[in-house]
Amino acid sequence: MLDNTDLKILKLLKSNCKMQFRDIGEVVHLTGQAVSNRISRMEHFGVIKGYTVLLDEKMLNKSLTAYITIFMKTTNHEVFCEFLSNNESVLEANRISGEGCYMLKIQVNSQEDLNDFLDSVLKYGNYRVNISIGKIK
Amino acid sequence: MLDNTDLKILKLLKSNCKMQFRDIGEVVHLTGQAVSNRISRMEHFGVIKGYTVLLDEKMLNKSLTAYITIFMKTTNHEVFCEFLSNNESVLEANRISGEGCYMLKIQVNSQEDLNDFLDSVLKYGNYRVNISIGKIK
DNA sequence: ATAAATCCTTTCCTGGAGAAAGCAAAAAAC
DNA sequence: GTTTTTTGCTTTCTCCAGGAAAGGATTTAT
Repeated sequence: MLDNTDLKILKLLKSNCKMQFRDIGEVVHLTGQAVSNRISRMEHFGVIKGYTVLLDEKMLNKSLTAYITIFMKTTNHEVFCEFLSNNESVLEANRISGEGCYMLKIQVNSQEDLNDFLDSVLKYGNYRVNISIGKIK
Repeated sequence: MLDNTDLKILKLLKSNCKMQFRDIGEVVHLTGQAVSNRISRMEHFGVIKGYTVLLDEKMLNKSLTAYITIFMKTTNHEVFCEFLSNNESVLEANRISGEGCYMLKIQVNSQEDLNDFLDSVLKYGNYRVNISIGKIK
């Protein structure tokens, strides 16, 4: 399904998806056309889900990153999942095994916004907060 | 520094950074040129850090996602941070307040790879593992 | 051995993006 | 209050990246 060349292409796209097909082709020893074909195929197949931009969140004042472990109080997971999906502060949300039910990654502007967020979480469950004090990666 | 139009543009780019400037312009009521200028400015300023691709990790057999909290045993954080930076399985790594010292997000192919990873972590510290059993977001 | 499918290259053409010039409005200087 | 400068937009023009189509090589099926 995906050969080594495809994986190389994906790696290049991950580092810069605006890279020109011809330049990608030079790396993987193909013409731009062949690269284009492979990429379309991967888009169509669903391996490539989309193209996005990496932002410096600090400059956007989204300075507060936190990981939040949720311990559900209610059994109404559907409503909670909907809440997560619709909430702009939630960057990631995974159901987890181990301690807790969900692990969230959120990003907000201020301590106050964090408080507000946690308040709104409270009706679904309890939480453990780990605030990021430095991004390594 | 960034006005409302810039933020709208960023939002559009986040949903699809290959969107054509003219189409973006239609949304924010500008010509493609003006949009292009604004984007160049934001790239130059550093708000836009890069362009990347969203992949379906499941199709790449990177099926196992986990959040790992690290409790350092040693005080040699530098070496550990270097380890994190160089390790391909580590998607995110943040120093945290609260319980633990670091929060990692990793992605591997198998339970075995997870074991290997945890083994290599052990020389730096102890860990708590939360394996993702479902991605909500 | 022939037919079909796959994946590549080559060629051609369209249209997006960048550069340059010109314009208008706001900000700064006097 | 008028002039000058700056800023950010539009318009115009040009070039090249990307998509489409056609043709060829290699592999798979019959």
